[in-house]
Amino acid sequence: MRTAEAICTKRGARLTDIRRRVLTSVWSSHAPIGAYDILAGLNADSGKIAPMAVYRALDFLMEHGLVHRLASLNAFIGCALADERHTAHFLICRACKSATEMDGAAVTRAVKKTLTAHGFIPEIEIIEIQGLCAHCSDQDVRRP
Amino acid sequence: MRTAEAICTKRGARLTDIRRRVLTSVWSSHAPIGAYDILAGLNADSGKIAPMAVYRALDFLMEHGLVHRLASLNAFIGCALADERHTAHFLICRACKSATEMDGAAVTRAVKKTLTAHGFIPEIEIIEIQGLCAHCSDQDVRRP
DNA sequence: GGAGTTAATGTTATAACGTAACATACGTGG
DNA sequence: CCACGTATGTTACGTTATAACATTAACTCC
Ligand SMILES: [Zn+2]
Ligand SMILES: [Zn+2]
Ligand SMILES: [Zn+2]
Ligand SMILES: [Zn+2]
Repeated sequence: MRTAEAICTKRGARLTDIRRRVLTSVWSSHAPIGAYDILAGLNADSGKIAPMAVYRALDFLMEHGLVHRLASLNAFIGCALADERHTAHFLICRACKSATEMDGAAVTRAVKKTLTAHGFIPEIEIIEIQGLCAHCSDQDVRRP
Repeated sequence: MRTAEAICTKRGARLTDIRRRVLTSVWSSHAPIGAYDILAGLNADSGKIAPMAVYRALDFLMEHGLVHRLASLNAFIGCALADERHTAHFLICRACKSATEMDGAAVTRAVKKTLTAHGFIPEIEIIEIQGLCAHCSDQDVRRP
């Protein structure tokens, strides 16, 4: 959170009230959280924020790498490595709903290699592996 | 298309009329196509098919590997390698909207390696690389 | 400080994507 | 024919996301 402020001031970006509240909401959820759940959280206390406001805040936060979007879940999650430029790769546990950002260097290298074979110029890498995390696979968790 | 029939009969699955029409619709689009666009296509000629019918057909086709879903686009695309068991990795061009299924063996290997470090048991791999295809990157296509 | 400018938010409405629940039809084998 | 499992029809709703335009807040330059 302090990190977020630091990043924003460093870049001359404004971490306004609503953006801060959305970011807090994202971090306060242990699992990835949907935009409308964020919205509900914000409106629980006070008033009547519209979906647009949340989506705009999320766009801002994503631009600055403070939040990632999980395409396969339509959900958002905070990024702990926000000041480094990096592509996010996620391990998503279907049992405990956790989403862990993994070190994607090796994978990115493999992807790059395959891409050059195709002459493809990458801009956005969406890599989301769903399965069972180490903790849950020790439990009695069967396939759905 | 003949392949699809072959696969289905081999497995005792019924490639019914609506499923066949959805599959045809998917293949007749050069780019990934949304469920509601499929629906519109089907209803253009004749009648009044409901969204449910399309989604059910798509579920069937995905179960049998005839179609893949692109999570980042909320869209569907036909699979040319339907009878082999494989995880699909896609290269999605933002200019021409093409989505090419790439050989994911090397990438899968890299992913597996990283996963074991985390003790994570994978079940579904979603890998979608967005960027510019070889053809479009030769053109005058700038960043959006 | 006030006019001009840009950035951010408010507001309303609607588009786009997806599913629950229950009724009906259809095929297949006894 | 009849019972069973599978597929489809139908209605209604839930969820996710954006368009378009009005308003307010901040910043800048003189
Ligand atoms: Zn990150
Ligand atoms: Zn878990
Ligand atoms: Zn495929
Ligand atoms: Zn292209």
